[in-house]
Amino acid sequence: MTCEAEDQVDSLGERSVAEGLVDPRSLIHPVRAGNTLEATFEGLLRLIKVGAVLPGQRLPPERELADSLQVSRSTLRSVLGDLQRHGYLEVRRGRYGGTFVIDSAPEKQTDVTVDPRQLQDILAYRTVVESGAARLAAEADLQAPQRRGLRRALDAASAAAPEDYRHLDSRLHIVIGELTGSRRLVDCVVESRALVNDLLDRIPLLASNLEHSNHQHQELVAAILDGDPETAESVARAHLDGTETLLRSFLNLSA
Amino acid sequence: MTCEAEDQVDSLGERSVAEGLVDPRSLIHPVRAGNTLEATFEGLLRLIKVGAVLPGQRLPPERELADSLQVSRSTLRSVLGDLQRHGYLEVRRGRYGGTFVIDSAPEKQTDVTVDPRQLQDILAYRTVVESGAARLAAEADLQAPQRRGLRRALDAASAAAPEDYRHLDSRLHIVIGELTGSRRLVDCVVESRALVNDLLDRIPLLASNLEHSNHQHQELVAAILDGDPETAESVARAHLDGTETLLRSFLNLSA
DNA sequence: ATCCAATGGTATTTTTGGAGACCTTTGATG
DNA sequence: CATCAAAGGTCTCCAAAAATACCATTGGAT
Repeated sequence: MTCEAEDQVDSLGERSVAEGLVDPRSLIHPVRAGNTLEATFEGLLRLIKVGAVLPGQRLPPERELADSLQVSRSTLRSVLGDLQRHGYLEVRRGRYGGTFVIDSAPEKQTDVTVDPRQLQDILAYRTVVESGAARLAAEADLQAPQRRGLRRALDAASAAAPEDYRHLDSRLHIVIGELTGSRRLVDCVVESRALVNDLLDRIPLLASNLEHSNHQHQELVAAILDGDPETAESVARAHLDGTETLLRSFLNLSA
Repeated sequence: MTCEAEDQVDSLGERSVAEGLVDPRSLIHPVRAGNTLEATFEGLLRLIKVGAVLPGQRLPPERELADSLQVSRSTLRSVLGDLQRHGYLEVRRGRYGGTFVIDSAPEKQTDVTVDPRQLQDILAYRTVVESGAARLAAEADLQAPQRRGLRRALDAASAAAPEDYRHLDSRLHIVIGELTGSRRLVDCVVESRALVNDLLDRIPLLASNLEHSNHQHQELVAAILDGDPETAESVARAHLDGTETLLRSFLNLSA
């Protein structure tokens, strides 16, 4: 207990970059989240939560899905079983059978307790990812099919019944992400939406917010179609700030 | 071959959300990249490439590292062996031994061929993540230690010898990411830097760019310390555009 | 010179996951 | 009403990864 051994100077002795030398530990984190079973479960659940597969819709056949997820069919089946037991999926055998997403979401979390750090993590992530995506989408020069897709997603969200709103809202934002041409960014949007939807499930859905939200969607899509990045970004930011304030107030936390 | 079976109407028959029904296949992708060995290899290599562990610095002891990465020690050791064989690491036994990052980076890719879609993916991702992080960092109200850390990172990058530049540049941007308080965002910055550094390794390093880059860093950090999000974001964007143009011209691609 | 604690090295067992073959159910079609 | 193709269900075998215990090396401290 004599030697403190804190400042492990790089003992190779050569080209020493003396300052900084921050402990790398803070940047080291798990390469894989949980085991394959868990990761697959989360992955599929995320797709459902985000509306990538809507209630009533069928998932691809097991073999194909296993292949897409790069997971063995055994593993996938075990996960599908779990999701079924949790009430997310319904499975029907025979030709024209398959795995279907169930209509009613089984869960409504009522934990209004959220770790403030985690809340900050999620909200910061989302702001960056989604407002950035909106801007880039407006910078891209869009072809006719993309423009159509965007308009359709907007119309779907506008026309949505309250119980479908969250899914179709998420889909709209995912479509916007796709316009950037960055697969990575799309994944971020999906992840961000899944996280935020989880939080939103814990607070009431207000009709007035919904209306306001729809209005902002109109503006956002217009800015993207007009190729106006500045407006797109600022509208997106305003849109996100709305939810952020809402979440922070209901989950009673400050900055 | 009579039934086309394309529009798989949601056969549950209830609450049918008729329109959209986009095939979820485009959003389904592997839950895990490769096997554990590969993922661990990539993860550690990323930390090295990005300067999270600088040449000469020691990695945490195997047991601790395995624990942090959530990987068994056997797997980790196999990966460390590979990295050693590839010339990234040096291992010394005994007390005060450990695993050290080797001084000279072993590789310089000379493939100037990059898939344009991939280039677009990476650059879009990076622009969003890093300019967004810069903005949020400027919005945050920073405490003294954070301000000091930021200044130190800036000074380190400014003073860096050309061969250390890439690492210290990356570290600066990672520190900026950390100011946002979003772990997820930090991870994105790390990933983005690792990807871009790979690309930069394929093109020459110009002294004039380096100088210009340093000047932009000064402005960026000043904006963040001043709490000026707009400036921070636009300086960051300009900074990134510089590299983007450079990369596109050397890797001779449009879009 | 000896000790000893921190670190890497090795070997063994158990658990998890992947590959592939084969069985069962179902309903549209002829 | 028989057929058959497309889907889920089961089983078996093997490889990958995790867990655990124990061995070997090293250099500073006494």
